[in-house]
Amino acid sequence: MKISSVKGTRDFYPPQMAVRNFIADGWKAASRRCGFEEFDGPIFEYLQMYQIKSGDEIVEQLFHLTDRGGRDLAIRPEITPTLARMVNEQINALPRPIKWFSIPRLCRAERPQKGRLREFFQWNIDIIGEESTLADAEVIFCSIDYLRSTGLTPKDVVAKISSRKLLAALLKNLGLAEDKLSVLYPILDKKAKIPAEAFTEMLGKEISDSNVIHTIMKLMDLHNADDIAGLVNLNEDAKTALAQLQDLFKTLNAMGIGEYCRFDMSIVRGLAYYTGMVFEVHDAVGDLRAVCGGGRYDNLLKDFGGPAMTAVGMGMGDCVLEILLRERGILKNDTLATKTLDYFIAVADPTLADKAVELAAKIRQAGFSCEFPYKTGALGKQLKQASGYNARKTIILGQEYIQDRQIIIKDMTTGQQQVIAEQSLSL
RNA sequence: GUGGAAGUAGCUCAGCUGGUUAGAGCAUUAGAUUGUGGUUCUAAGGGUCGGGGGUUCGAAUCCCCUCUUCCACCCCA
Repeated sequence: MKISSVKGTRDFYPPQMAVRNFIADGWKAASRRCGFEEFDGPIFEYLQMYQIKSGDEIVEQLFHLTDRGGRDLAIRPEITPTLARMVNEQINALPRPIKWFSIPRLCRAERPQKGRLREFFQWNIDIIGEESTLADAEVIFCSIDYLRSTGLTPKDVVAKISSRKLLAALLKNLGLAEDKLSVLYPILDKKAKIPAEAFTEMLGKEISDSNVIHTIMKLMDLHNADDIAGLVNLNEDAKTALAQLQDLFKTLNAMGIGEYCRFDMSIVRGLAYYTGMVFEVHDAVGDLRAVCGGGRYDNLLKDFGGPAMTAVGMGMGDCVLEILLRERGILKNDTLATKTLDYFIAVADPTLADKAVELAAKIRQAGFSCEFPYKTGALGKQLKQASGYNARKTIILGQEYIQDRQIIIKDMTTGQQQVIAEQSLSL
């Protein structure tokens, strides 16, 4: 009986695995450049861990299971709770700030669609225990630093940055109650994602004063922080938040990524737990969903039974990123080698087949990659095989070896070849 | 969870309003090529036409169900 793959999952054949590695290697390199340490946790946790922070809705999208001891478990849909758990467990021993990254494999039982599957990889970076905006800047920088390293320019991607703290202060100044804010965030988050009428309608259900709605609409369109004062009076909280944002942009400019960054009040993030800076990186031309998103969250460790400690983090999934990299021509089909060799050994005389095996083993022992043909057919065919394997050099064993113990070394890029004594092969 | 479109060789697809043994290109393997690769030429293998049921003398083609994929919603940790 033939069994197919599960809905929303991917098989990574060597060419796809090469793409996945290309992405993950870039993530790791950027993380390390910016001083993050790698961590990982188990692929499943207690179901309860994911119920703490969120309601039943999220639990419905969990792959959950019961083990033989009757424990309710869930495959991780994100790694942040695991991070919080792990950090809490050793909070007193860990030097601060804690700068960790991870590339977890995650599962969510959602309806698969463009840029979203049921199993995927997500690069996470977090800085825990650092209050200054330098930490916010570092997280944004690292995200952009990666994207920039792939060849994406400010014309391709833009980091839209705002502040929950600023937004909260402004909304309160418009006369909205504190407990109304958490209802408004998910709605405001949709500003750019749904039609204008639908957005106004949703707002109208929560806010009766049409003047307030009008002001909020204008506010959400702001891309220049200086214009805020023209719309809403700035109270102390708003001034503080604004100053922090300006501080952040100053740092981002000093870091040389100012061109990638833009203030954008419409960035809210749907999640309740953000408390400060929020940002998303978007495809500048297309209409893909966000490439990555993140922000500052102050209460997460506490929610998981730890001390109150501020943190700032970012998550970037592999699906949307891959689509973007393909659209920009950075990733093309079959351009990534699935196999490369330092040496391939070709055998021009069948009696030397054993010698090829022996030599290959020696070359491998010296730390180089090497293969030999399992069937010693025509030399042309063996060279074809060497090409297919992306061998840098091919060693040809033939008459020269039988007569004088000499081998031919052919450079597969230039096609040039030289005859040398076997002993002088430098390994 | 809702709506729309599509599933034919490993991949991209053709196959007319139902009519012999379902095709092409690419890929794979073999040969041209028993001492020189990435090009070329020749040949071969590879299909229960996504699966199940129905209509019919006859179904890849028409109808129903189901699975999967893509797109738009919902949601987004």
